[in-house]
Amino acid sequence: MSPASVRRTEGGGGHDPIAGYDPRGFPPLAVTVDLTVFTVHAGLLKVLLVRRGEPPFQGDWALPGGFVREREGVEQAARRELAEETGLVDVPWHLEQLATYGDPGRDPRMRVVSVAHVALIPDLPVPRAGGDAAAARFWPVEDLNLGRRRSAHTPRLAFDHATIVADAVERVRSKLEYTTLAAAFCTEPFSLADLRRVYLAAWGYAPELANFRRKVLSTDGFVVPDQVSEVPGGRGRPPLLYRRGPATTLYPPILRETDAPE
Amino acid sequence: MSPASVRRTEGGGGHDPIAGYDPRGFPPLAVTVDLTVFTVHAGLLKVLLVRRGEPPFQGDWALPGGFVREREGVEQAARRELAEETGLVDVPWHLEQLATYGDPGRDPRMRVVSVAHVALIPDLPVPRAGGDAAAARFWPVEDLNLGRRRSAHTPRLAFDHATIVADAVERVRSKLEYTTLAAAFCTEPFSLADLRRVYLAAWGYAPELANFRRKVLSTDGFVVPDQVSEVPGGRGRPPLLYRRGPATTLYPPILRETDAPE
DNA sequence: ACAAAAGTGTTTAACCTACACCCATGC
DNA sequence: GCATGGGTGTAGGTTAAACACTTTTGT
Repeated sequence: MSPASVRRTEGGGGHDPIAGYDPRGFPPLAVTVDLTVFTVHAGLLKVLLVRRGEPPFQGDWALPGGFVREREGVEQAARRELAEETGLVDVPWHLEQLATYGDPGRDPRMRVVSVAHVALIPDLPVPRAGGDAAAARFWPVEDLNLGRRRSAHTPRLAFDHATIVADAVERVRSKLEYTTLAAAFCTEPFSLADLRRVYLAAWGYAPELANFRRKVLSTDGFVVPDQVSEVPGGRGRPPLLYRRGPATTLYPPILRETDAPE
Repeated sequence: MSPASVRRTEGGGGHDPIAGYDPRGFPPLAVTVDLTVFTVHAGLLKVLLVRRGEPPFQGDWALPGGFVREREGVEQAARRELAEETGLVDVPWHLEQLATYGDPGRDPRMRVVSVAHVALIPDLPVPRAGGDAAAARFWPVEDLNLGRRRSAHTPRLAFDHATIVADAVERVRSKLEYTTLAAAFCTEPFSLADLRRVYLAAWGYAPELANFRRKVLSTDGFVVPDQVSEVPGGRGRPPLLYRRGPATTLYPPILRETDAPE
């Protein structure tokens, strides 16, 4: 292909620094945000999926998401969708961009470029998930058989959402290694054992206990001690409680074992 | 705002799992790829910029990039643009997605969502940069005064490209820490001193020599020894030469000093 | 001989691993 | 008492940081 030729043709250009362009004549194209909302519940890492009511992929499970509106930024759209889908407002969730998926044909209806995000929320009672509780649920990641063959009870994922979820899961697992993001899964206040159980859920095994505590407590700003307004509920020794600290990175990281479990 | 309402209105939906949609009636919107092409030349980390010939931002410097075509994936578009802009074909460059920038108003002409990429190329004589050699050049990153106030001779960057370049520079600097990507900047074969000079250029200082060598040589697959077809050119001891190995990650990383220079 | 560039050795301190042990509570 | 869940101490091995030193070439 003749390089730099197409960009120079009339009607081309655009963001291109050389030519101007004509807003008409663009093929219909949509930009959406997709959300991979993770939580840890009952000892399992789970992701929010919505059951599709119409074709294509009717009956399959998909990531929540929606269009980026005309006068709205991409990040803004993701925050709005997250609030809409979970019903949670003013909740301390973590949100970050994952990657953009734009292969032609990923949506059979039209060209859709989707900016996928990762959100982490604590294990709260979610008031409403997607407006239609029956059609939305948190699926344990291990039940999705990502990367393995689908079996009888594995939900089918719409579009390229299996790829997106797989990328998102890997992002979450690796971010637990070198950031303090595990605390984003905990409802405050939390014990160090709670925090450690996040790693157990996400990785399939937990870091060695004594070393884990030392690591967390010696990392300035990972957690901060909470008032020990202790309700002695359990039947073991009552734990010390903490809240999320201002730190974000963790160095040296808490490394996973190389042969990643699950 | 009534949650989950807009997505359900007729004509809405789309990627939305609930409603179908009508391809007409989408506001004109373009998806582009922007490229931050880095190289190390004369001991400096440099990024490829193109001088704009027309408004908006006429005369300012911008990242090379262009439209994603109708039947083309985002990654594919980035590869095509990279080949077009640099004139390099079948060159072992590294290309990865950086992030997507989609704030409304980032391009005054229309809504443009841009998927930014980072490319790393060795210090090769670039046959043609953007087709118009006069309008394209590699700028030393330190001359862009990113994050600092512009001074007299600082080039002005178009659109939000200062943000994108800053993010890209940070990505490159941090990836040198925990990946073997430094080798992507070297022309093969290269010496360990060459490789170390990449760190010097990118970080403003170089890792301690002895530890650096041990690190690189003890990391399986970072570099592989090359035939010592040695042309004794220099005036010191001739170096052993290497080529890029198959490894991609580096653990433990070669950490930067926290008070990042420049 | 000397400078320049490349490459090596050695000591020290940090810190992660592993594993054994102690504390507080409910039954 | 004892089971259960929390929390602590300590010995040992690995390895990265720092710095001094040796080798090979050109002039």
